[in-house]
Amino acid sequence: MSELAKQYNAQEVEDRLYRWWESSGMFHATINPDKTPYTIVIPPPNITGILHMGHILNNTLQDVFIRWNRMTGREACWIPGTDHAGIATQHVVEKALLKEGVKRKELGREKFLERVWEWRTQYGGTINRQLRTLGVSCDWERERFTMDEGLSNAVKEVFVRLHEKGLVYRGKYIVNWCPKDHTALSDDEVNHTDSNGHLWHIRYPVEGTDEHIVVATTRPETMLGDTAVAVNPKDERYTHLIGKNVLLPVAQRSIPIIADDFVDTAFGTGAVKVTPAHDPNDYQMGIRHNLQQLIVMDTSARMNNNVPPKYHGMDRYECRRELLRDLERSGHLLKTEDHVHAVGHCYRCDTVIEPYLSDQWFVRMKPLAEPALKAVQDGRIAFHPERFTKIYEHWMTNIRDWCISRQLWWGHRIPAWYCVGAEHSTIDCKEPIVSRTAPERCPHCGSTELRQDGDVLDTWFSSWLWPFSVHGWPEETDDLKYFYPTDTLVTAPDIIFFWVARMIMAGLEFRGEVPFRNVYFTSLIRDAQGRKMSKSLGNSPDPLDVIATYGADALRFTVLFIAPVGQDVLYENEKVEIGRNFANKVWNAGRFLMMNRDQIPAGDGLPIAAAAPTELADRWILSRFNTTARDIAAAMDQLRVNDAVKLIYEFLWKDFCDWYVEFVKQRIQETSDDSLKRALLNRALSIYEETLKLLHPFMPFVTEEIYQHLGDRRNSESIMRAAAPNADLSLIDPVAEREMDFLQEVIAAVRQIRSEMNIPPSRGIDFAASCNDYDRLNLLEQQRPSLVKFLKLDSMNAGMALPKPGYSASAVVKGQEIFIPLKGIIDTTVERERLQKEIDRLTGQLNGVNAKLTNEKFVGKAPADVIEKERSKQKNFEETIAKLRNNLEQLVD
RNA sequence: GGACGUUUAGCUCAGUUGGUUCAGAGCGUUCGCCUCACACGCGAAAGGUCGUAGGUUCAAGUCCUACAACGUCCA
Repeated sequence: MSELAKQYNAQEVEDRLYRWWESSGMFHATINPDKTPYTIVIPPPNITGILHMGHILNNTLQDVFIRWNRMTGREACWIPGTDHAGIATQHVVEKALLKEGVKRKELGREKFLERVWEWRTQYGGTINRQLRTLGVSCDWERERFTMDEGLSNAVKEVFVRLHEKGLVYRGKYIVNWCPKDHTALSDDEVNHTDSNGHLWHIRYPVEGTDEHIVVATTRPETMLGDTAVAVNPKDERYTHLIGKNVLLPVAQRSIPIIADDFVDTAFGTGAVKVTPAHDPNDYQMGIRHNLQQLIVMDTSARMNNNVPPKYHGMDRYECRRELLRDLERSGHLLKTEDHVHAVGHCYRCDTVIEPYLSDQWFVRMKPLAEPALKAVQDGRIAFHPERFTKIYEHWMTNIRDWCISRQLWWGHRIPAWYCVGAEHSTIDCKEPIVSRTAPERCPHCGSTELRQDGDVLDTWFSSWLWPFSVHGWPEETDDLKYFYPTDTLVTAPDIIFFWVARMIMAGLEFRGEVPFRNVYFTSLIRDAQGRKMSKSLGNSPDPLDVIATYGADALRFTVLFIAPVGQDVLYENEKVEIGRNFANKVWNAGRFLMMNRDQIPAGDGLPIAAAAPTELADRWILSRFNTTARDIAAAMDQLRVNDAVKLIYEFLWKDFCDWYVEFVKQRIQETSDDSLKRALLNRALSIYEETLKLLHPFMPFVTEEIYQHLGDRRNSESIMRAAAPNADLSLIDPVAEREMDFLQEVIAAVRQIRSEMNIPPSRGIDFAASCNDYDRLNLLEQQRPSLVKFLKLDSMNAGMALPKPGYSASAVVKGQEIFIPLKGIIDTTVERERLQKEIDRLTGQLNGVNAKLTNEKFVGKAPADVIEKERSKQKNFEETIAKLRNNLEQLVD
């Protein structure tokens, strides 16, 4: 074994190990009928993305699940990939081209798409390269991209099938339109934020009368597209006006006053303007009353030719200002109120969304949602934390149709064609021709003049197929049969509707099976002040920097350690010290044990575990280890990763290092028998090695590095392919744990005395124990060498009912009195305070117990075992207090 | 406006089916230690009427109701 550094150096280790793992195929899964598969599909990051802290948490969790299941005997397959991210990618490439002075439209569709593909080849793998530094064990040989040929086929197939079932349709509807990106968005892609606006009251003169009707609006510019004014039929203020017309100011058009239940009499004036082409509610009203749909803006939200010439070409806000001025001048603007209202913004560019009437493709969601809702309600899919089930249910029961067409170039082209053969066209020729392959002629008129729909599909229309499209669906591939459905989906809760819900629908619709069994919703990472991380705030640390500073293991471990289930994480770089320090602790424990083992001259060692250990420390650590192994397995079973991490941390640091290694130290110093030493160290090392296996999914690098040093791994065995320890429940030993508890308490009591009496650690002390229990006495005698070492004792005297030595500090542990004679050192004031404090504490406890036991209702109603416990507590408290009092009284200055 | 979540030590959080010496951990703070694995360490200590007000119960951090503050989603 080569000399190990005093401090663990992640930088020196991580890249090297990752290259070894990847190049030796350690991440690759193969179809193995003897094993149960365990599959995760990665939430494919955007090709435009770079790694941020959210990815770190998300992918660490996935890697933990994958590594854990790989080590517990499953054929674990984690499929990585990327998402083509329609709008984002198109933007990025457009921007890059503009720097060269090239405009997208001038370049043309085909040339532009070539450039996007080039860009993708060059930059699209950034995140996946960065992810490797985190140590993720993705099966890179199975990497996919949502625009790959296979995945494109899946998209086409789905579109055609849904169209055949009548679930995909095309029509002119009001959609959310982004005037900057020039595309429609789905309802989920709109963020509503409250903003301070105004409510303008505008007077519309009623024709043929002297009356006016006043409407209130937050978007006055749309009045140029008004085709009615509506009031509630029950509203007596306006009944006499229903059926009359008003003269729309400025536009000078005559429009009717209609009655509709939808109008809220309490809002504004109780009369509303109706703009069917620019508002979703007005659109519905327009359908009910057969109103004209007058579009007054173009796709950039500039006013078009349907408005008076003065406003042609004006931006919507410029028009608003100008219009309000004109209305004011003409006396039609009655008043202006401050008004807070929710305004929709584009989720990509934050531009204010304009409701816009246009031809789009939609998916009818209700029939898909019903089985998907059921799958979660009946438990075939479990959400973690469970409360997301409610959010899901609410959305699924109020689901609306999904607008899937996007006016972009980059994406899956809609597989629909239109007949443009003018002379042959029939009525049916107006219907789009939906087809897996380009049709040669119009099925109605036979024309060969066909034009493909210019739009592409929403990126999520490919993402929702991801769990099976990655395996080559619609082909019935072997991978598909073996690895589908997947097991656990790890994702952020903000895409529960975008992605999770839709994947469930697609899985059930196209595979007849749920796409995954568990959904783990991750926490949101915030900064130390609880703010969201964002580029503009500059509070988003670069994970690559963090990894370079602290190591990937440290970051992984820390993020898991501080991420409670279902709650936000407050992150700051300094916290990564938790993980770094722990990695170093692990490293040094191994370093110490190996250094000692290697100092022993070679020889025939005793077999490590030839016989069941009889020493307390050994029985105890095996008990603790197997308890920990059991509890970690249970935690992982329930996806409670945070619990698992804390269990391993606690075991390794406290039980193993603080206590067990200290016992080992004492024991190897005690003996000069090399073979005994070797046996001791080998046992310690074998427990240590098993512990490394438990830790490996969380800290893959440091565990692998030590694992390689631990033994002769000449077959290039990796810890990541080792079997996770199976808890041996027969080694869980409550007697050993109770005995060790007692010893630890004795040691703690003496250490406390040392500390409070300011006795330097280097100074030896005497120790006396006056027992009232032979077992405890025997235990102390048995452990005499350990006590001497742990407490730096000059002498130790233990016996039944010993008299208290003079000038002693004292303590009572489990009824046994402990004395530390401190003639000339003892500060009786400090000791008095110490004893009094303990007496007060116990008296408080005793009072509580007494109150219970003298309460007839408690004694009458509580279960017998609870009462029995209280009685024995009472007895113990009383006895201990008596001893403490006695010691206090005997204390002489 | 509706739904959900959170509220426990200075900070960040555990605390499962009500009852174990139950009021805990990590960080921070204070004190003592460079003890022959680790100062990224070791030992010790201080610090909380468990958001507020009621209720159920022999017994409430834990269950119920109302309220408050903060947060998230939906409208």
